[in-house]
Amino acid sequence: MPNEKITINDIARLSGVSKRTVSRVINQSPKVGEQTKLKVEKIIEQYNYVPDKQARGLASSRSYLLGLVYDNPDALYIDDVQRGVLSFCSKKGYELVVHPCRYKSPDLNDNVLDFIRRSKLDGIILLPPASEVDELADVLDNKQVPYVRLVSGFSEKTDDFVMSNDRHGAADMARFLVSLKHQKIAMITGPLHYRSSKERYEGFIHTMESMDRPLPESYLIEGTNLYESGIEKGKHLLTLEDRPTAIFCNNDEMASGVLKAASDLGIKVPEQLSVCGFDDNLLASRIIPALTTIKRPVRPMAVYAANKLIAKIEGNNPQAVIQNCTVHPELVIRDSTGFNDN
Amino acid sequence: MPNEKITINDIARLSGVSKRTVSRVINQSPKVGEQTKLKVEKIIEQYNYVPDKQARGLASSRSYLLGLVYDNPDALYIDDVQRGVLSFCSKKGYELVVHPCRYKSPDLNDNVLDFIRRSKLDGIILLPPASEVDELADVLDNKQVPYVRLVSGFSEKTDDFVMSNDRHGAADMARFLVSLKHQKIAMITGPLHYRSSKERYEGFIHTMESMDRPLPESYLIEGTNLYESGIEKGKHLLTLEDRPTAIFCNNDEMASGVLKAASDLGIKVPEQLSVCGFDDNLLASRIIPALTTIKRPVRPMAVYAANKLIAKIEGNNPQAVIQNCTVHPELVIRDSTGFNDN
DNA sequence: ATATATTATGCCACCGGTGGCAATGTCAAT
DNA sequence: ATTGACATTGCCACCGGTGGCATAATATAT
Repeated sequence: MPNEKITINDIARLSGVSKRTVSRVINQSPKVGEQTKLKVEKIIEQYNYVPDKQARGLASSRSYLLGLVYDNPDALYIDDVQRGVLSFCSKKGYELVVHPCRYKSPDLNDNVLDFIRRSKLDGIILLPPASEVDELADVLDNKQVPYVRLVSGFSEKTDDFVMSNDRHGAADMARFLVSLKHQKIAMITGPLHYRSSKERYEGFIHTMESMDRPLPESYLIEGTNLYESGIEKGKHLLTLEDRPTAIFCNNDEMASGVLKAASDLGIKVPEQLSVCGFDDNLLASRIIPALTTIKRPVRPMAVYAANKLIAKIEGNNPQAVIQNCTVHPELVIRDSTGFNDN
Repeated sequence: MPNEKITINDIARLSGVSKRTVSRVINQSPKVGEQTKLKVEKIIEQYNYVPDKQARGLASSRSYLLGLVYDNPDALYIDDVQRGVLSFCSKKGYELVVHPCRYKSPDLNDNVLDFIRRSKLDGIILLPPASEVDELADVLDNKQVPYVRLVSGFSEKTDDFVMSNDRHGAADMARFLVSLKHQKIAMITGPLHYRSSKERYEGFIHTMESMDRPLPESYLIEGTNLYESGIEKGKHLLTLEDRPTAIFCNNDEMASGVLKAASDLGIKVPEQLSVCGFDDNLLASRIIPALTTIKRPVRPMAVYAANKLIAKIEGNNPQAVIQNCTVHPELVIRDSTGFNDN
């Protein structure tokens, strides 16, 4: 299996055509005779030829590199994202370059632009919360950089987004807790300037309201999405005179914190308290009691994102770009929630 | 701040020298007059010029891309690795391309080689367990691909490895458990064909032996490193007639499983049973009771790896390459271990 | 048969750098 | 003044592809 440095020139010579024609075959240009095409493809196959990305990039100002921009408070899912994205894009001949960042940094925009410029990325995928920064998206639009944003909630501009309907998920959780006969239900939200937090919050309280169970103000607290915040806010809620029997947290991290707070206070879960989260990250299934939560289908979102981004980059197949990519989180019932028998 | 498509030609023209000289300045060639160098650097700075990676790569067969090859049963730490690697390599003008793989796959070697070839990577970083496959390393040697392996244990070939002295860590744990007066100590090892598992296993039992506390055979079990295995082996150990009062697990995943098993059996941790793990991944601090474990300094290892790899690639500064990169895991005491007062 | 599209292919410059070598300049030694 | 050694700099080909246009081959119309 010879594979040392075969170039387009070799293929051209071996198949008796010009390199330009080989180039056309590689790029699936329609203007190549069927015969020629087959002949060249055979030689390419036979010599296991792979066109040089750098040369291709230099000539066509494409790099065949995609960027993944993330600032993940929740490190648990980026592996999932990476695998999902790669499962699609490596088939298409793209590689994935990662770029952790600090989304709160004032020079986020420049930082990301510089990243793109340095490697001449063909496009990027933005993960939350960086994906929620509209200003960054504007800058990218302005520079004509193709991108896809993974976000919670809904947007009209469906061709820039892969969306997760967190509102539905939170609504499901509300109904579930009510079905368990809980009367005193609290929620610890995430920072409400995050889109995902807002969606979950609204989905939850609106559904509660629609069931005539509005949350009292004292049962509604804004947390930071971090474990420590879960402990703190959990402790607060659980030491109220009239403490809730169920607490819904904006994510699994905080739910773990609440579990910790309950444990410290000697409150038994799920007997005396139901706790639930959102995301279904690894933690949720490992912690004791295992968390009832809402599973965000990360892998499918990542695949969609890759699909969409490449479609945008390659500009053909407008159908693929337009299609609405929305995934639906679903309730996962484990051991941290139970029937309220007060 | 002009930044559109400035090329080496522009810089050459603007600074009144030939592009070859600019190229020399970029590459820090010593054969440039001090004056010229300063002049050119000033212009480069002023126009915010960044050389084109693809063109550079095409001409010099370098890509300025590093690969990260991993097959992570423990997804929790790859974010740490990525950040660590990038913190060093982006300063040096390299980007990081990720490549999850299945290390057990029969075509691992070809898969990785193909990855390298497709993107003309300058070098790769191998994470365990893929890093433990000597055959893969041989293939890479053979193809002259620079690489660095993150492994547990010690190797003479220090210039290919960044090492974690897991043996020491396990020994520390053995001493710690004995200091808590435990008499009946068990261990659930990882698959012993993994280097890391073997190191931890040996470090632990040798230390126990050296304290005249050899582990009875029934207290020594090989697990798979997975959560489920922790549950299964934990259940087994805890239902022995003479059950252990402390269980050391090869990793935090399995320790979580043991915690689960104990919980299911109504055994209180740490009152009736001490459980400890290895790694100190996110799980360890979140689970209740929080796990006593051995912290593997992932971030520093990743930085070392990037450092070493780039030194190898650039071939200069042989000092940097030779230096021995060994990190030392350390004991983190949390709530899952306690004094044995039988 | 001839003019006219239409399709298929080839030629050559060019993308933005680097390698090798020649050319130029400087300075000490003869 | 001449020569040689060494430090600087420039010239040009080349890396492996693609773009644009010219050309050749084939099909269609007149």
